[in-house]
Amino acid sequence: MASLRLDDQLCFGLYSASRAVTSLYRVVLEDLDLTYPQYLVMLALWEQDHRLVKELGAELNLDSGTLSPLLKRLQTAGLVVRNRQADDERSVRVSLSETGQALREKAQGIPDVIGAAMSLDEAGVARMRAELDRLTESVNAYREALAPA
Amino acid sequence: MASLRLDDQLCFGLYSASRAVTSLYRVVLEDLDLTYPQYLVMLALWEQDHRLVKELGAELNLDSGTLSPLLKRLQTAGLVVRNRQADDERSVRVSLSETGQALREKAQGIPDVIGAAMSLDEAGVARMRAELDRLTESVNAYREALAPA
DNA sequence: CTCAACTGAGTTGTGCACAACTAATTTGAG
DNA sequence: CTCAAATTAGTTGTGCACAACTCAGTTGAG
Repeated sequence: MASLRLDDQLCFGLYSASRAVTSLYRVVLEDLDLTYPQYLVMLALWEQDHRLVKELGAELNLDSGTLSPLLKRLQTAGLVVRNRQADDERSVRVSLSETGQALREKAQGIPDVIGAAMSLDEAGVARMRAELDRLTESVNAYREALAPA
Repeated sequence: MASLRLDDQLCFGLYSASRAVTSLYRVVLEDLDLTYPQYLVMLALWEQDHRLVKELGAELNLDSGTLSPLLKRLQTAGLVVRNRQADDERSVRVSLSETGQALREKAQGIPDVIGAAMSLDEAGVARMRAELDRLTESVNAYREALAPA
């Protein structure tokens, strides 16, 4: 029987670590005028441009309730444009503007800054990443079983 | 030079894992009518009752901007009461109501459910918790250096 | 003793995260 | 061919998380 002590709980460690990292990103991203979730969307688009909202949602595990207003803000900031698909009027394709593409240069150094802050070597990052991915999958499977979508 | 690829980044793994766990808590806490941050406050109070808002904030790393409305909701739900300190009128002490104390019984099983969902043994939990704590400390120290509070 | 600086809680405003919903469009079973 | 079901974005409402602020109360340098 696990205890109810805050210190014992992995979830609180996860919650704290996630907030700490986000708060570091806040400082680092100030220069680019991006929030962390906005940065994630830009990363996805820098990797592959011209994506459907649905595809971005699948990659980042975010629904339209989160993405729609976020993308609207990115468009207002002049970083992306949105176009309804001609062949399927339900879909919206998100593309980088020139400003959005150019911003990639300013972002080049960010991963190294974050890496340095974590003081983990490449192997440590890979191992932790693998453990977190396993954890995420396991927890999501359990939740699906408890409360089917 | 680290890449800008989303898949490579530990931070995204952390972000995903944290959201997965929170979403499991959402299901598990439905019964208690608590959100995850509210549950954290209740955990802190079950461990030690009659705490100042300032103390809760220090333990959970939350400021009054987050805690004040959260505590107001817990009070509205009848789980806690708030009293200005007589000896220092700036401070507010948060105490469990009888309902709030009783709720602890309903929460007893939660850590085991979460533990099961993570499919980690006790040693695995302890190790990961230690790594996350180290990561949090390292990242926070780095951020402090970049942007002094 | 005084008052400027500090402290603790609360408020306001912004942006996620997510549930629940709407609206428009597409698809496919019959 | 038709229309009910499914799909895709978007909207609305709630609750964090946090910056920036207010305000009352306390403290301590001079």
